[in-house]
Amino acid sequence: MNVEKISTKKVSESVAEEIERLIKKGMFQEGEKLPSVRELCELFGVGRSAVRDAITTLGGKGIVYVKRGEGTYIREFDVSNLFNNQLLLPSADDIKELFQVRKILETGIAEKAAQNRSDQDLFVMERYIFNSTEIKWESDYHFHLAIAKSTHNEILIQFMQFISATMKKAINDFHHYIQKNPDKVKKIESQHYQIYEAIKKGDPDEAHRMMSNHLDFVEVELMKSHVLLKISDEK
Amino acid sequence: MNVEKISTKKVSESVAEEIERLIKKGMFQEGEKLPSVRELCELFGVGRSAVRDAITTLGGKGIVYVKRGEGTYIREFDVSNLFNNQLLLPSADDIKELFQVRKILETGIAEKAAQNRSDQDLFVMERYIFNSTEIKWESDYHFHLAIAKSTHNEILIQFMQFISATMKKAINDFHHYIQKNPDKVKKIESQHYQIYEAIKKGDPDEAHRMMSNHLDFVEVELMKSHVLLKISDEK
DNA sequence: ACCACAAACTTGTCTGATATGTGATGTCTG
DNA sequence: CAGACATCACATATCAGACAAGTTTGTGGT
Repeated sequence: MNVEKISTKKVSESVAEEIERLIKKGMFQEGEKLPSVRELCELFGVGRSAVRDAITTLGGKGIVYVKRGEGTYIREFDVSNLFNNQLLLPSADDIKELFQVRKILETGIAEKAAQNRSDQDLFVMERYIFNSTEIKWESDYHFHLAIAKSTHNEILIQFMQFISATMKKAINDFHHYIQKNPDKVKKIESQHYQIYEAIKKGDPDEAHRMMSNHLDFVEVELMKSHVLLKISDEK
Repeated sequence: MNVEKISTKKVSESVAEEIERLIKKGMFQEGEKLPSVRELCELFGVGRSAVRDAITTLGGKGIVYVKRGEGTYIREFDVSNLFNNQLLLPSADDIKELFQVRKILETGIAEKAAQNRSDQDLFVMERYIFNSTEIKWESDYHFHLAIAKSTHNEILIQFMQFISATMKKAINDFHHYIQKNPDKVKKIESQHYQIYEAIKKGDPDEAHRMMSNHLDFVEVELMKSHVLLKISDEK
């Protein structure tokens, strides 16, 4: 049969691809205005809806942004837009993989932090280590984020935030489990302090080692807490 | 003054946020069908265009997908959708930051690969080490990707591909520069072989060290090639 | 029981009308 | 002449109606 799949393709999709192609080819300059919707209609020979759909899709992808009453502009390269925030929960296997990535990345971050940290960076870390008023796992998150920030590498920071956000939704129960065991909380706090000390000393290798210890411990506890099992049951 | 910024907010954006909220709250099940556009119109009390715009935006973000004549479905968590492919070139500073991330990540990948590689994984690596027919930098890309694949961690693989894709567009000239210097090509090839040997031996520390050496060398050459300067001039 | 056709959904596209935000232009006033 | 202000042109945003096209479902005839 000569049933063409192409015929099922939406016009707006073709338009979106064509616009992407033109941007990639440099036909439209970065930060510059795209032709108006009606001009694009003539150019492609389609209705307004199709063009608007295409532009809306590109807007969702973060490739362009629309200013009402003004026009459509091409969004420039933006490190804060590198990662997709997915709404749904990752599976237990995904969490495991994600934690592997986190171990690799965050040990490296600790290393870099030990080299690049400023005194202000240390000050921020101290705030979240010794803070007892805030909820514990909020402090935990802020402490790890403070380390990432002292690398002064925006992409690393974004990536840490992304991983935290993705995991946070899934391992909320884990923190409750941990906080019922005061000895484990104490252990984590001491690990945090060791990491902090290594970064303060400016010793990359030790910072790496301490962070590795810490994350290994957390990983084991994470498994023990049966959180991952619960998630996979729900699926 | 009580001038409300909200008034400038687009209706379709509000609808999109509301749908996101409902998905996040679990009101709509993963993989299940959303109410039809006309139902959502009644539900939110807005026109079809607004709802359609909202759905199209969510489609662009990869949160839902639409089957014509059937309905709108919620896309499930997908590791291949974690990273945004941006069309525009990163700046010189972005490239530097990106390379830092790559060093952290890929040394960790080499470590993991040394632990988890199967014999098939080694076989694939060999193919791209000793392949002399293919274009050099294509082999280079495939070799590094093969290492990532032998971690058997899908997120790591996706991340490597993402970094490669983002950098490839910007450092195309770099490969031309390298290939005009046969001694440097030889050096890179020998570094590749050392990485391969370490992974074959199953020695994570040596794999880490060899990969680190390799990337340090590449980084220096990258700076020397003035590619980064050229990019920043263009901006 | 099975097959074919039709009906009843769905989304996709086009079109026209109206609302609203933005920028430029011209006009009026001090 | 300069600055405040009204106006106009043009952009997108939204709505509504009509029709096209795909999918599912049911129905009725064989």
